[in-house]
Amino acid sequence: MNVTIYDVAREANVSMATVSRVVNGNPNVKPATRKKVLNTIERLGYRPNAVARGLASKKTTTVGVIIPDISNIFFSELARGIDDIATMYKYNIILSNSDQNKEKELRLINTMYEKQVDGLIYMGAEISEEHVQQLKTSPVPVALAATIDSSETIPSVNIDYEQAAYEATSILIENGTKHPVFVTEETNSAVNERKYAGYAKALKEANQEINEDFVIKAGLSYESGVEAAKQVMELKDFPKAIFSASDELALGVIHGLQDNGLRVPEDVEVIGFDNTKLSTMVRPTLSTVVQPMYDIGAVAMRLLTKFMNKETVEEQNVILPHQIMKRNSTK
Amino acid sequence: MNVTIYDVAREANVSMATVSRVVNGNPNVKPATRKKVLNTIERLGYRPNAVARGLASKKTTTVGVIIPDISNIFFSELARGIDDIATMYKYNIILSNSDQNKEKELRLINTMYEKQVDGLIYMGAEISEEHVQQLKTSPVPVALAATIDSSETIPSVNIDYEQAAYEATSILIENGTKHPVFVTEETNSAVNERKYAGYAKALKEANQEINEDFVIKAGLSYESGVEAAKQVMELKDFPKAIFSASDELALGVIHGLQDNGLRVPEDVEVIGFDNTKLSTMVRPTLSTVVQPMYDIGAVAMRLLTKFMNKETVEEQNVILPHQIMKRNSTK
DNA sequence: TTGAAAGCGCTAACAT
DNA sequence: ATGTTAGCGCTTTCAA
Repeated sequence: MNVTIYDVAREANVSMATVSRVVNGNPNVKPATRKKVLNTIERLGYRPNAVARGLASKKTTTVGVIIPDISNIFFSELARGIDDIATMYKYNIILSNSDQNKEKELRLINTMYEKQVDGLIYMGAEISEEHVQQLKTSPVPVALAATIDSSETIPSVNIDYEQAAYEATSILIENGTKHPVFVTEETNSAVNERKYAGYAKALKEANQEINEDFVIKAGLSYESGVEAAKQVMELKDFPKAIFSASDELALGVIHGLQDNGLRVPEDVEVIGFDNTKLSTMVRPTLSTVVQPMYDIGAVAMRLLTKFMNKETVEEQNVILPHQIMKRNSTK
Repeated sequence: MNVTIYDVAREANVSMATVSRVVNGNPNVKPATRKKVLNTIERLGYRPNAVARGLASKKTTTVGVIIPDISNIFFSELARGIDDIATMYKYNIILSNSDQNKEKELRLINTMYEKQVDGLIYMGAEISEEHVQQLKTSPVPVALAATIDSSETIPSVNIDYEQAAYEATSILIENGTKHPVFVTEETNSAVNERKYAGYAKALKEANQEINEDFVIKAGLSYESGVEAAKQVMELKDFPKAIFSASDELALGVIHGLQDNGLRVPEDVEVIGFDNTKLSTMVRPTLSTVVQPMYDIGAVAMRLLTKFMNKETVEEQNVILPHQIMKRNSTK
């Protein structure tokens, strides 16, 4: 049997309430009593039971985090931002991988509710009607991180993907390629749509009619980037510039190109998206769109704390600034 | 107010005990009753409260995971293995970053106990006496993943670091470098000691007296690898082969070398450690020691489930096989 | 097969 | 400043 608050109360000759007050830092305790209680807590090795506290107080100081894949460098960076701010506000995180599998996502959300998390941070590609439904009827606050719900009805933190993609594509065009290739993830997400929209916008502005052959759907991984490079090379009259929807894909593209004797950026320019650690860990270093993953996670968590504290929030859909980082994969 | 088991019982005209039985899949319920209960659960939208269940049953189906840094590609891979097996056994994970900060680690362990986790997976570099003490007096089972406690008193999952380092170094020696350089992380961990021991063993076997100038202490990051490369180049009469204690460091070393006009592996051979995703995402691809991070996490979690189920475990300190993957950074 | 009832360890009024 | 007490929502004997 473990030491309970009741044991401490008995040993210290006070009531449970007083022990509770001491443990929770309630100022309404005479210093002498506090000391006495603290001593017997120490002596008995008492450790508060957070589960019992959670049941009684209806607060678990725990937030759920649903993430596509923690082993993905993009998401793990987000997770770090989330956990750091959570820690700062005395919350712990229950982390679960969804693999962007709809059933699993829905199940996970429900599990989080069962576990009585005080709030939920959700990351995922496709936000279906069912997702929105389950998230909107949540018993606790929810915030989306680096994921867009087109209904704009759930609080979220993102960057302006369209504008970012537009800028990245424009740079390529300014550098002399009329119609760059766009290598994108095949996932059917709102984020991807916006990146595409930005790409298309840049082309339109340059009076280029969009050629869908130049839009290459790839997987999420480095390997699919390598594959994509091959496809690009088979394009007749293929362009000398490629905009990739992620850094990992961009690296695959670059290496696929290099492995076939092409030089980057001399023969082909490549620009990525995200600015993961990877982008400086390769040669040539990768020019890319800076998406502040850590900050997105941190801000999403901060936003969530505001909701959990019932503070008023001015803007539910936060857009963080992005920028373009020119390194050596572009001229 | 939320729907409770009591509400369901009342609406279904059964006792709470029966509802509980249905929810928990207890077979001692007449099919008709079960159906009736299931219907009203559906109708009322009842969702079991895991916190109340945890208090009553003394099981939370949650395990704590203390990890140095989830944004590190090595640890995030471990975490993925942990979560996958946890999910398989119906556990959730409370994940916390320790930054290998001793105070934080100790505090985190305590927090996990307070949260009444059913078990704990711990990762960290230095396992001090205090760590061992706190972990050994744990109210729940503990397993170490990719971390060594020299007292060998806590269950753990690792590879044979010494043997692995020995093999890696030997390859370099066989390739013609009498006394390779060892670039290691300065962290004072048992794992590092064993890598060093393996390196030293290989040298000794080649009748090389160890030259401590050739053992370079670096940080954990890619950047410190780049720095290390500079130091290596300043070594008079510097060797043509480098064994690096991690892949990330190895990449830094390679690029540091390349940025100074040296070719890998023609001028200098480099072998890494871990076989993170990074190792195939660079050119030249990295030769390295394969450490099965995902499996270490998965096996550690599996081991933990055995302890949590009070199954007997034959071997508490699991050593997983490693291998050497020769790619293009060595000859 | 089902129900009654006693906790699990704590918080939060409410009293004093 | 401190104590009393009624829950929080569920599981788990023990009986029937």
